[in-house]
Order: sequence, then C-alpha cells, then structure tokens
Amino acid sequence: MSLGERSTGGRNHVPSAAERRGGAGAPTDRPSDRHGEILDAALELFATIGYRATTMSQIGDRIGIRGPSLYKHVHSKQEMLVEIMTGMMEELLRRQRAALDAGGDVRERLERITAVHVQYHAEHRYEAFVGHREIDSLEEPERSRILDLRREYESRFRELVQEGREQDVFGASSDRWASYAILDMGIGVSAWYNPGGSVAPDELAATYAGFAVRMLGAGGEPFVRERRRA
Amino acid sequence: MSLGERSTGGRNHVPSAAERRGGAGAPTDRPSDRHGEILDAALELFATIGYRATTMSQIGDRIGIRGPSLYKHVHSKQEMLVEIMTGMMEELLRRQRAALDAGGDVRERLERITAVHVQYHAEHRYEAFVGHREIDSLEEPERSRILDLRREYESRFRELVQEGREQDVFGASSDRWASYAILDMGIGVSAWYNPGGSVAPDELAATYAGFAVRMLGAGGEPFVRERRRA
DNA sequence: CGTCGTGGCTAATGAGTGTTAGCCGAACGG
DNA sequence: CCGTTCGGCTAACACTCATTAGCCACGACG
Repeated sequence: MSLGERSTGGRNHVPSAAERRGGAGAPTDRPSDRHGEILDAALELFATIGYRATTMSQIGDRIGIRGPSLYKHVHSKQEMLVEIMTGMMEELLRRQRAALDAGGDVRERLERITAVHVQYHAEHRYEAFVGHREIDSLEEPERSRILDLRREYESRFRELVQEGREQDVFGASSDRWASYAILDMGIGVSAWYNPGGSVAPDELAATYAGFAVRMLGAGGEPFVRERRRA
Repeated sequence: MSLGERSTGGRNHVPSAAERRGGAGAPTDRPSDRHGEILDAALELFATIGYRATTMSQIGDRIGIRGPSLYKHVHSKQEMLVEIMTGMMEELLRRQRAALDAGGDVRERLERITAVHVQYHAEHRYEAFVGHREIDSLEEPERSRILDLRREYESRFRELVQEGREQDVFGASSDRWASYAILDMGIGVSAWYNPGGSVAPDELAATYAGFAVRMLGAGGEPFVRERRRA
C-alpha cells in the first residue's frame, strides 16, 4: 500500500531529523550527528519509495551532500536498513515487554500490548512500515535474525489470546487467527496514519485495544485509558 | 512482511499455471497460453521477491524460455504489473458488488463483504499481496487509476459501518478506524495464509466476518455460513 | 608552522538489467 | 515447394547504481 494513501486529510509529514539525538529544541546546528541524520533521511525514503528504489544519491540530497560522501558515515546501504530494522524490532519488543510486566488480568494485558502495538505503529509509522515491507530486502543472516525477533513479538499475542480462551475470558475462535487479525490491523495503521491530523496516537491505540477485546468476545468498558499527549 | 513467513506449517505452494485459461484438467500441453503462463510466473515472482527485484530472465526461467523471448508475448515488465493489478482490483470490486447486491440488513451485508474480502485475500494471496505492496511500482497514470479503484472499494466498508452506526446496530467508534481495521486484518491474510494447510478460505472468511461484527459491537450468532470447498 | 584527521568532492569501476536488433528453425497454407 | 508467420535465441545497447579511488579544504592541535 502506498504510504499515507488512504488519508483524506493533509499530506505527509517529515518525522523531523535529529529527534534521535537531541532532547530539547535548540533550533539549528546540532553537533552534526551525520549518522543519525543519514538514517533519518534513509528511513523516510525507504518508507516512501522503497529500499531498492532509493538511491544513495537521493539520501545524500536530503542532507545536502553527494551520494558517495555518505560512505564517510555509513558502511553500506544495506547496513542502514539493518540498523533501522533492528532498532525497530528491539524497541517494539521493549515496549511489549513493559506492557506485559505491568501485570493485570488477561484482558488488561491484551489491551495493553495491543495499545502499545498500535501506538508504536502510529508514532513510528516509517520505521514500522519499512520494518514490514522490507524484510526481504535484508540479506542473510540479518533477515533470519529479524524474523526471529518478529516471531517472538507475535507469539506473545498468541499466547495471551490462548490464555484468555482457557480462562473463558475470550470466545472460542482460533488463537492464531485472532492474534494475526489484531497484529495485522495494527500493522495497517502504519500505512495510513497521518501524524499531521488531529488524532493522537494514544487515542487511536485505545480504540484499537477496544476492537481487539470485543473481537475476542470480551466486551465491557475498556481498561486502557487515553494518555496525555507528549 | 515476508510472504508466508508467519506460517508454522508447510512451505509455499505454486498457484498453478493455466488455471487462468483452462477449465477441466487435461494434464499436459495446453494450447500454450504463453501470455497467461507468463503472467502467472511474473505474479509469483512479484509476490515472493518483489517487482523491482524480479528480472525478466527469472520470469523466463519459470516457463523455460529466455528473458528477451518474453517480449514476443508481452510489451514490458510494467505492463505485466498493470495487468495483474487491474485484474485484481476489478475482481475484488466485482465480488464486493455481488455481496452488497445480495441485500440483507446492515450486519449481514458487512459480514458478507468482510467474508468476500478475506476469502479473496486467502484464495488469491499472490494477487492481493502484490496488489498492496507494489502500488508505487506502477507508473502514472495507472497508479492513480488503481488507487481510485481501491478508494472505491474501501469506501464501501466505511459507508456500511456508518450506516450500521446510524441504526445503532454498531457501537460508536470512528467509522474510519473501524473500517480500516477490518480492511487491514483482511489484507494481512494475504501475507500469512498457507494454501497447503488444512484451513479452507471460506472457513477463515466466516471467522473474520465474526471478528468484524463483534469488533463493531454487534454480537450474536454469525450470519455468513461456511461454504463448501471448491 | 606543520601535520593530520575529518568530511566533503569528482571520476571511475563494475555489475546488473530492461529492452531492441537481427537471426533462424519449424509449422503450415497455398 | 515456397513464403510467411510464430516464437525461440544470442548479442548488443543504454542506463542505472552501489561502491571505490583519489584529491583537497579546513580546523585542531602539537
């Protein structure tokens, strides 16, 4: 799916360069974190036109240098993709782990990991989009490594659905299908979410968490509350 | 997502060549529908390794001829993609239209277009996968044309959700988000569904239709029944 | 002042690849 | 038989790109 193609509202947005490094907002001339700048530029291009379609020259253009000059900061195009994908999966797993460690009953935990899943896919739509679309652009053994991380991430959903079903909190659909459905609807967010719009990621996340538990036949008022904006 | 990477069971499957043309099963030497054969080969490669990564030579290999010989049957690589994408969207719209024309109350119609959506994404996972992943590989004006078809397809979901909400059949979530969630969970099927497994597309479709209406807060027994295998 | 690392640049290399040109054997209609 | 069309083939062309080589300005620092 074309990135952001579903949105009716305003057009895309630049996820802003060195929010990776800097905290507060000293406006110009950061100590030139070239590596981070390059990764941001690459990420945006990978997300919007694809890894293979992106040229080193285009990445260079985004930060005002020539293509070959990039090699003073990165080893290869492939390495940039690896860094992006690894960072994404590790962050996703970190957040998921935190959501599970917060405890609560099955429904609460499922709502929480669903909300985390969706919120990440909204807030970091580029990373998430690339993370899914470009897995096969990774060369081995990185590809398998990332796929292992993904399987681990996905299995947490399945395990939770299963646990809920065993406790008769959830209905009797296939664990696998239900968890895939929840995962995929969250993944879809990264393709259409418009950060320039009026809807906050946490609001969307809470709504989707509600979708998930209702889909599983566990109705009632939602547990996950909307968080404040950052 | 890597095609079929989620499945734990058996590996991929060849969607079989000239089921496009021939009806019954005369085993060998069909009147050599080269065009169809080529499109099938291209589709499988586009789905598994991507449009840009697929070479004319590889497509030729699949049917036992050299890359340049393909040009005796097709105009260009791009044209193959256009044919695949156009065929997919038109078939999807045709099935959706039929599902809506069958009438019934809002919930029935939503279940039916959801089931049709999911069943197509399972039965024609390659077309569906390519149809989503490679939209940006289309050159204008084809890309815009296909996107228009897609928007039409998607809007039917949103309209139905809205109609149901106005009739208080569905709960009060955002129409847009709910319809996107339903669409995306169906799209996801094309990435993991394994036709070699034991689960029939219509069974999966019925389950997902149930997910959709429950997600929308319209519980009760499902309407869509499982159909016989083809 | 010199020298050395940093980070730019241009030019070149080398591989890959869609597409075109031109050749040829086989089937077949007259 | 002969000519034509069909559908293969190889060679060649025209690009595109990731990556490497080699050059140079400049600032830090001894």
